[in-house]
Amino acid sequence: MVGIIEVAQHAGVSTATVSRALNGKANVSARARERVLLAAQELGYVASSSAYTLATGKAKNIGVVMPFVDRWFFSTVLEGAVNALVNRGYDVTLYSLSGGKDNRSRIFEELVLRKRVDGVLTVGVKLSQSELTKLTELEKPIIGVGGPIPGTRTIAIDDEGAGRLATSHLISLGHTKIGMISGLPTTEMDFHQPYLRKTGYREALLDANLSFDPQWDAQGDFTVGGGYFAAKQMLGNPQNAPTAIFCASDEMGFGAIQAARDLGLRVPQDVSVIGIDGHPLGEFYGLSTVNQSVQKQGAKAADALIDILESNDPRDQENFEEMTNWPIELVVRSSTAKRSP
Amino acid sequence: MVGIIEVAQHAGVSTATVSRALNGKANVSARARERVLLAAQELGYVASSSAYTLATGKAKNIGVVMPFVDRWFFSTVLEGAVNALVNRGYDVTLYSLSGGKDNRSRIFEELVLRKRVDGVLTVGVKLSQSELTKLTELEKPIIGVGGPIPGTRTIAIDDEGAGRLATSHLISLGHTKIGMISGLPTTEMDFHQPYLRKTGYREALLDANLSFDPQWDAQGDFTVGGGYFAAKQMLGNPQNAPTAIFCASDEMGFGAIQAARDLGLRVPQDVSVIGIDGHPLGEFYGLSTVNQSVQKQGAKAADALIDILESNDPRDQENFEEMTNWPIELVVRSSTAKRSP
DNA sequence: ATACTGACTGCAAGCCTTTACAGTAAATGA
DNA sequence: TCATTTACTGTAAAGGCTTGCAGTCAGTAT
Repeated sequence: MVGIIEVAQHAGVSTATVSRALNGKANVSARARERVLLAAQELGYVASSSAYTLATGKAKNIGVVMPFVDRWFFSTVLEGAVNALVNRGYDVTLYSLSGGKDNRSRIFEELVLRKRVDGVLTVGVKLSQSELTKLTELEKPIIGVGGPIPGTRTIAIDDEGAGRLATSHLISLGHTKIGMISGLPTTEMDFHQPYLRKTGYREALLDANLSFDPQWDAQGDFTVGGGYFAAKQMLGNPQNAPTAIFCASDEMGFGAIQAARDLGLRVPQDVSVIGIDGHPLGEFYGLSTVNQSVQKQGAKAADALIDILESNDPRDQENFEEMTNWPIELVVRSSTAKRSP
Repeated sequence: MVGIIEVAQHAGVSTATVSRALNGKANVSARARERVLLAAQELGYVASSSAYTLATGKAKNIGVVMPFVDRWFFSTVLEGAVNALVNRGYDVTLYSLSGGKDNRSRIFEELVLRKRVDGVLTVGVKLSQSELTKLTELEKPIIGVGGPIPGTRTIAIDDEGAGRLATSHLISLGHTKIGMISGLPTTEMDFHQPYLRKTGYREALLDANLSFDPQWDAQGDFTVGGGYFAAKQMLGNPQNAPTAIFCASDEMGFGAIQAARDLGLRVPQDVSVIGIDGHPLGEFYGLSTVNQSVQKQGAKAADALIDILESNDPRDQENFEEMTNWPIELVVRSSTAKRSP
C-alpha cells in the first residue's frame, strides 16, 4: 500500500512537504505543490485516516445515534445529515440503539472513549443521566435533533406549538368534537414530543372553550397500524365519535384515514384528519399536516455541528443560535374540511 | 485523556501487559489480568481506535454503501446490518450516494483509500467499471445485498423466481389478464431487480399460455405514488383492464390498491394485487406478497462479511456459500382472490 | 544440585502521519 | 555589498497502541 514516503520520493520532496501540499497549508511553492499533487494522483495516494487522526487528534467523523434507523423520521434525518456531512468532508458512523440494552451501553462506552468521532448527533433519543454524563465529559460537541438533550443544543420544532397549530386548524373549520391520537414512545425514544404535542392540543381546545373527552385521547405508537386501530376504536362508537382527529404523526394519520374509510366514513366529509411531519406520502393520501421538513433538520444539525467543530473562535460556540423553534408550516390538503352541518 | 500508560501504572504492570490483558491474549497471569481489568474499569479506559488501527491494521469498521437511506428497503437492510455488526464489535460508516455525482466519486476515492474500513457492504448499488475496480483493488472483502456485484459475493433473492412465484399465484387463481407494474430504477441503483422480476413475470405468463399485453406493462418508480398512477392508468380503461396486477415492490402495491379503490374497484373482488418485499405495512393493507425478509438479509450480509474477515483459514473465503438464492415465501393475504366469473 | 522447561513480563521498535523547529536560499533594504 | 527578511524545505519528534524478542523466575526432570 502506497504511503506518504513513496509520494515524497516520486515528487522529489520530503514527506513534510507532501503533507503540507496535500492539506493545503501555506509555505509550499507552487512548483512543489504541483509535483506533489501529480505524484499523489498518479500513485492513487490518500492519507491513512488512522495515522491522520493519531497525529492531529481529528477524526473527520461524526457519530450519529438513533433509536432505530428503519423508521421514516429517523432515516430521513439520517439522509439529510449524511449528505450534509459528506459535503463537509466528514464521514458518519452510525449507532442504532435498537439492538437491545447490551448494545446500547456498549455503544455509549465505546463511542465516547474510543475517540472515533469528533462530535455526536443524537436523533430523538432519550438519554439516561449516566449516558448524558458520559457524553458531556467527552467535551466534544453534541447536537440533538427532535429530542431535547438537556444542556445541549437541539434542533426541534416547537412541539407544543405544532399541536396547537394542527388543532386550531380543525377548530377553525368548525369542529368541536376533536380527538387526538398520540402515543407512548418506545423506551429508547425521547418522550417529550408526544407529551408536548398533546399539551398543545389541549391548550387549543381550552382556548376555544372546548371540552376534552378522555375517550378521544388514544394511543397509537407512531405507526400506521397504531393509528389505524386507535382511530377505528375512536370512530367506531357512533354516539360519541369525534368529527376530526389530530394525529401526532403523519403515519398515524394514514392509518386513521384508512380506518375511517373501512368504517364507511368519508374523509373529509364525515371526519377530518390532520397529522404532523410532512411525510412524502402525505401528498399521496391528501393528508393535511404540519410540515417540519425533517430532512433539512438533519442537514442543519450536521452543518451546525461542523460549524462548531471548525470555528476557531470559541465565542461562536457560545453565541450559537438556539434552534429549538425550527419553522413549521400548516399544509392543508384534502383530509380536512369544514364540519358538515 | 487517560491512556494505556496510566492504566499500566495504576495496575503496576507494563503497557504490554495491559494491552495483552485487554485484548484477551494468552500469556497473562490471572493476577495481572485482573488488576489490569480493574484499573481500566476505574480509569474508564478504552484504547484509542486510531492508535489501535494504526498498530494492527484493523479498523473494526465496515463501510456500508447505499443509493439512499430514506427508503424502506435500504433503511431496513441497514437496520439489520448495523445491529449485526455492533454485536460483532464492529462500527459502521455509512455512505449514501444520494448526494450527487461529486459526492459519489469522492466517496469511492476516499472509502477505498483512506483505509477507514475493513470491508464493504453495498446495498442495491450499481457500480461503474471504475468504481468496481477501485473497490476490488482494495483487496478487502465486499458483500453486496440486492444488487449483484460482479465478481463478488452477493446476498439476493432469485428475482426472476420471485416474479414467477407472484405471477403464478395470480394465474392459479384463474386470472388471465395480468398486468405488471415495474419500474426503472434511479441511475444510482442497480438495474437488475426490476428487469429480472419482469422476466419472471413473462415466463410465468408464457408457461400458462397467456399473452402479454404491452398496455399492462407499466412503470412505477418503486414508490407508492408511482404504483398509484401506473395502476390508475392501467385500470382506468374498462375495455382493457387487467383483473390482477403484479407489482415489483410492496410499496407500489399499496399505491395500486389505493388506485383501485379510488376508481371504485374492490380489492380483491374486482382486481387482485400482489407485491414483492414483505413490507411491514403489507399486513395492514392486506397485501399479498412475496416475502424476502429484508432485515435478515442485512444481518446475514454483515455476519458473512465478518466471518470472512475473521476467518484465518483462507479456504473459508473460497468455500463461502453463494447466497444468491435467499429464501422467499409467498404470503397470501386479502388482496388476491379468485377471478370473479 | 543442575540443566531445562514453560509461563510470564517488559523493552522498544514499528504503524503512518503531522508539525515544531531549524536550516537554506533567494529577495529585499540600506 | 552586506545584513536582514521572507519563503520554502527537511529533519525528527510525537501521537497511542501492539507485538516480536529477550529476559526472569519458579517449577520439573535428571
